[in-house]
Amino acid sequence: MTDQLSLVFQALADPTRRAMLSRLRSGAATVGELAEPFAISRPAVSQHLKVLERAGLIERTAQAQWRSCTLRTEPLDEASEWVERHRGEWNERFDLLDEQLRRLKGTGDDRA
Amino acid sequence: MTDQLSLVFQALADPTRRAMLSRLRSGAATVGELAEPFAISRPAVSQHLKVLERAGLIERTAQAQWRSCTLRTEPLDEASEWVERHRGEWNERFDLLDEQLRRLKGTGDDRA
DNA sequence: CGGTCATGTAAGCAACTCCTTAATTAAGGA
DNA sequence: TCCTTAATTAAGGAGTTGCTTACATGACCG
Repeated sequence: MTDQLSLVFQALADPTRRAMLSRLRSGAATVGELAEPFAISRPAVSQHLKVLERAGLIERTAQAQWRSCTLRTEPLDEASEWVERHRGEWNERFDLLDEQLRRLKGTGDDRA
Repeated sequence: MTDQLSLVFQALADPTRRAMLSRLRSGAATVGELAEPFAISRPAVSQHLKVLERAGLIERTAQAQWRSCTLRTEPLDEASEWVERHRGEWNERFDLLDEQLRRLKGTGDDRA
């Protein structure tokens, strides 16, 4: 599970972490602010943040004794691409076109 | 981690399982067919399929001694919704509108 | 300097993941 | 009936996750 996409999906697989990301959509927050809604210890929060950071979904900047966390949405692009490519009729058609384009270009990439 | 969305993201967090779902896009397959590209034992494959089934991403139907697996994309809709809501400028604006609509309706749901 | 606030690290634990090999179930064919 | 094929269940092991409490670090403040 070293690839980035797996790290992102795994980070999203926990409701606490998803709630933290949702909170961060309304702006940067300190660890304490992120911890506040949850009945878990601070170290547990630190560990969740480590998972999010490893997935590239947050960035932490230290200022004095406060660590500010900000959302990074770029990793979600790859996740979105995967999900969209695998659902629904519309995307199947889109993907067939995509495959044909790739075949024209001669790349054998099958994008699992 | 009992909620459906977490089960889906967790199912997607493994490259082998994602590859299996990709394979299923081109039609139903037996367990043996799904196992073929991977250097893992059959029981390991069965266990991956159990995870996918628990997340609602595949359906298994027995015919004779062959179990046919088919893709179910519905669970990906919820996953897609979450990811899209959390990425990019476009979606932020869309979501602000969404929030205002909800506020008008008087529901307090914050959709973590 | 000493205290306190915000956070991180260390260590430990129960539960889960992902894999294995061995045994089991169940269908079909000689 | 016996053998093969397809798949699952059972049992176990190494590694990971998600939490805990206890301790450490590091900045500001009297």
